Amino acid sequence: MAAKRSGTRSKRSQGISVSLQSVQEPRSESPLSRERIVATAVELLDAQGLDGLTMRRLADRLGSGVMSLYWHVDNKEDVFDLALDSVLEYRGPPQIVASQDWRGEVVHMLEDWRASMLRHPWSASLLPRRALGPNILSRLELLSKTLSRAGVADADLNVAIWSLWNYVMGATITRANFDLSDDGGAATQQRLARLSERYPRIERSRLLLDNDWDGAFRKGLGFLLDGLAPRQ
Amino acid sequence: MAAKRSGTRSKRSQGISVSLQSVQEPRSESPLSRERIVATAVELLDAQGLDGLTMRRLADRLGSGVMSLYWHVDNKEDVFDLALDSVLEYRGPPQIVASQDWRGEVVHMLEDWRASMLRHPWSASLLPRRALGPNILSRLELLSKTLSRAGVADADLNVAIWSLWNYVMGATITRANFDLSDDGGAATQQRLARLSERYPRIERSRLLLDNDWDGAFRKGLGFLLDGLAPRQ
DNA sequence: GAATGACTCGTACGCTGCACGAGTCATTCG
DNA sequence: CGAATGACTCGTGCAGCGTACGAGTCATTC
Repeated sequence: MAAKRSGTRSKRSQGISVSLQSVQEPRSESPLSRERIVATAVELLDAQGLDGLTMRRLADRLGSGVMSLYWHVDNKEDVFDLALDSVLEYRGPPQIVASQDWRGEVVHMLEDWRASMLRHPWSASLLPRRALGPNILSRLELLSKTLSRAGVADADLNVAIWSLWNYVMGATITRANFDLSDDGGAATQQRLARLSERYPRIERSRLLLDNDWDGAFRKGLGFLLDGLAPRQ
Repeated sequence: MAAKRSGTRSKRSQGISVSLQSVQEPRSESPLSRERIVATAVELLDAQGLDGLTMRRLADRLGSGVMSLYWHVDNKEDVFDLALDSVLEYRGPPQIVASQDWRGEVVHMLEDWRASMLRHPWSASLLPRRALGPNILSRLELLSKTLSRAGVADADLNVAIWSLWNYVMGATITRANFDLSDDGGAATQQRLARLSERYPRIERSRLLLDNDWDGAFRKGLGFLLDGLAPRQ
């Protein structure tokens, strides 16, 4: 039988490709590439959600055959991983933030993180079940550095990072899914009305109706930071 | 054409069924019922995970035909909703906890919540994207009551509840998925080794290796509660 | 001019959720 | 008593999915 290429990683060469990219670029469309596939996957995910991404649709958008994708990519999971990572880059805090203001830096980074995920709501559901990509790890590294500078004890550092991770993930996943499952409000309102009898406090406090998500995120984050590094 | 039953809710009668359940119960097996379907779905989900639940497998386990399920249940989503809710019941704090100890009550309830979800790891991924069932709402209602009693200001109550929700959801989802994606450790170890150069602090603090999850959950929860209702 | 490697793609397989319509059987009604 | 009704079961069939496999194309290198 013919020699079959195999191996658990992608087949495409990772080495230096010095080919001078001959002139006829727009043959029918630009050629397939891992980058183009990932970018299109993100488009598709944004437009259609997690279930909306199928290899067939992806190939259609790229103007290629379905199986061509598998040259550049191991499998569908790989596409998810790459799309997720491509969306989580962090460019660092703005200059405006004073470098002594650790609290401002943490808040900025976590709000940016949350915002990135909400811009691509599928990413929030994806992150916990996929391996940690380089961009998330960079964020955690930075977080660790900043908290340490803020005076969090070494023994508490892991717990502090996990707590913030948990808070951000929970908040973002919840928010993203409220958006998704919102059918326009009519059915939701009706459901809530029936709740008021059984769950008076939830109803009274309008827990499920108050939708200042950004404010609540920031305020709750403030409470958590208070607990982690009490203001003296 | 024949009159076709329809409607967005399930077809099976919800009303009082006074039929005396004639004696021949063990015909071949017990008859199909919504309860039996849900219980078996939970079994299947526990054993095979989210992707492991298919209507065909479910029907097989129940000794029935696939389409018979659809008499009792609207569609597959419905099965997920019912299974999720059936798993999240809360029986209240033990008597041991003094009734003045609001902190103990909150911690108990949230730890129980997390434990329930970890006993059925698929539930954690499911909860944020499904509608809120009665059992979760009960928990929130109770939480609201307890926090209020603890002295959390009315204006902060919503934020407090959401913060705790976020923390629990994030912690549980993360934990559940670490379990799932753990391939035995070999590959993970290798991956981590390569990280130590690029992310020295993460490596040094053994952030990804320390696996005292329960302790970290409790300790981080303590920090958050400190922020929400400072001990005087 | 043959060989190689990068890349594309059509076909096919086994799996999925579920629409539809044809059944079975106990209970109720005229 | 016979017919009708409603509760329930189930087989067939369809469209869509991920992807294995093998056959192709084409530029570059020996």
